[in-house]
Amino acid sequence: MKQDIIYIIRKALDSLNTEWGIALPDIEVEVPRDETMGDIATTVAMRLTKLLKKPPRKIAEEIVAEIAMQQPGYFENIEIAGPGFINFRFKQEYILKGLQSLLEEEHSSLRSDIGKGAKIQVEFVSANPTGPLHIGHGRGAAVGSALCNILKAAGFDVQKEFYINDAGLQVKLLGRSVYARYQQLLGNNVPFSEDGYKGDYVEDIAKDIHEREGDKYLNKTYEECGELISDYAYKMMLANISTDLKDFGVEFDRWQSEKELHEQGKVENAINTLRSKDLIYEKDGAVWFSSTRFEDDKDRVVRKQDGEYTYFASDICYHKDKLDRGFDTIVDIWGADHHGYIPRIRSVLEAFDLPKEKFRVILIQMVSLLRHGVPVQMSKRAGAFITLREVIDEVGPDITKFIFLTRKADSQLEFDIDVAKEQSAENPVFYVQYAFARISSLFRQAEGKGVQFTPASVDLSALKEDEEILLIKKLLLYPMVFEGTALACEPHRITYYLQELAGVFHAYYYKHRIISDDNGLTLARLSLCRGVKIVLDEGLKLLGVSAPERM
RNA sequence: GCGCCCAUAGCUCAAUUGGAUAGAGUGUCUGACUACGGAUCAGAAGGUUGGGGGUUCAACUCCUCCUGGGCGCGCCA
Repeated sequence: MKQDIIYIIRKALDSLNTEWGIALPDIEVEVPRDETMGDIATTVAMRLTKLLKKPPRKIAEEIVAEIAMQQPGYFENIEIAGPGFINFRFKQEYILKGLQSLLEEEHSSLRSDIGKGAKIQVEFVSANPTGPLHIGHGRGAAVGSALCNILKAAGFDVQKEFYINDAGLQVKLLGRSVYARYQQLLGNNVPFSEDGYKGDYVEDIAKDIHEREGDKYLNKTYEECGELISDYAYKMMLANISTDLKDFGVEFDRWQSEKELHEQGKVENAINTLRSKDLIYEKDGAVWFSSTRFEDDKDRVVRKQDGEYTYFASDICYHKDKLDRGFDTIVDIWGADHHGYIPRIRSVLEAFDLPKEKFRVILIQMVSLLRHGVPVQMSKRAGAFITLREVIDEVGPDITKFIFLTRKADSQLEFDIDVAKEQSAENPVFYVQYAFARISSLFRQAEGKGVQFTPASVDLSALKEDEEILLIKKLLLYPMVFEGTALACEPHRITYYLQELAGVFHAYYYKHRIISDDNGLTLARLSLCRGVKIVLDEGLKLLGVSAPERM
């Protein structure tokens, strides 16, 4: 639909431009806010005012006259409105043709090839393996996973990756905490460090170790067995994280260990590469990266006085590694509290010659959790937090994901567990799923009555009601919404669209009877329902939410 | 102190990346099938988009200042 319009306008402009002789701007089309204005509109006349030094309405007139001359035959009418909008209204045949091709090509007509097979890597969640995932990670997982589905459907070659921070102090701290609990378990009162992890899960790990290995570490100091315990503990946490994600419906293509990067000498290697570009220097006994040569406000230490690499050094290496693996676009999804980190990573990627626009950070804002309308205080260290696991078990993955995806990633979100749990109209998920289930039920009903339905061969011209035309137009809008979603990396747009589509469908269903004695009409209406079902299915799949035949 | 993000209907959030009369859900009020799933539908009320100034054909959107909130600012990760 969009392509047709742009093509027609382009043709008209090209023809007019033999007279104008200017550099034509991009043609932008949009759906008017108010349905009575038309089906699709362009603002191109207004964009030309400056270049042509003519009033926009006058330019619009010229364009419309030119289009009329070319007689594309798609339009019921074309109008100039407001300051210079050109509004197009489609003929019914054109709209029915759109529905027809949706029914014939089904899901493939809803995908796109704007990605052209470009290799894109999306890194998300990447939680420290020092504790279970909390609800904030869940939001990142939902957004990241949906985004990847969307990018795939848009023709990108996508890889989903989880980066494991298994090299640093935090893992040691986890080990120390588990060690202390293990000793306490066996009656040996080892003091628990102030900054240790205090959650119950730490005790669980200690118990688990005791079950498997017995009293083996009882008389050992932390120095003697700390590494073994740390190792065991974080691996257990990692398995736990992986299971939680799987049960949430999120899977990764690849898990990258930070420790491994060190062991393979890649960290040192990456720093050396920077050094060869003259971006590394020594000062005060430490080694620095000149990130201020790019857009950072201070240079950053990559190797400390004590000779250890910093976390940032691993991250330099990790991002270089991504590039070495041949990705031409890199998307990092981080918690919003890491936003201060953007300039330095941007600097790193620029240092490795990645063009600015090929690196993208999506920040996931905080989730404030409510129970009975009261905020729940979260603190990972203190062990007081609601885990993703609890939410999955209590609320369910579909609802949780959908709620996470009804907000822009970058804005804070309130998540009330009790409201989410209610299987009521409060829950927009059900509204969409219900539309799907309702249509499924219609087909069961029709089958029961012996209706023979083969979607591709139905005469659609019986679809004449206002609600029917409106519904088809909504369906045909999907590709535009989808493309915008992929380009902006904003999954929530799909969520909104699905709610609107479900709304238009429910209204239609309520007003008109689908299955009747008129066989031709029944078939046409079932075809329309089939179209709605396909689009709902596609959209829900992208979000990672199930589309149930019955509820 | 410096930097980044947010402020939209009573509440939770959108607004096609600068477009037309700022929209949904929820809550409040009023209504709707002896038919295909009432987890539904129709309608009403609800706004100086935190405030001032600026940029232009056009500003919720961009610039600037102010107010109020969140988060960063380590040779931690």
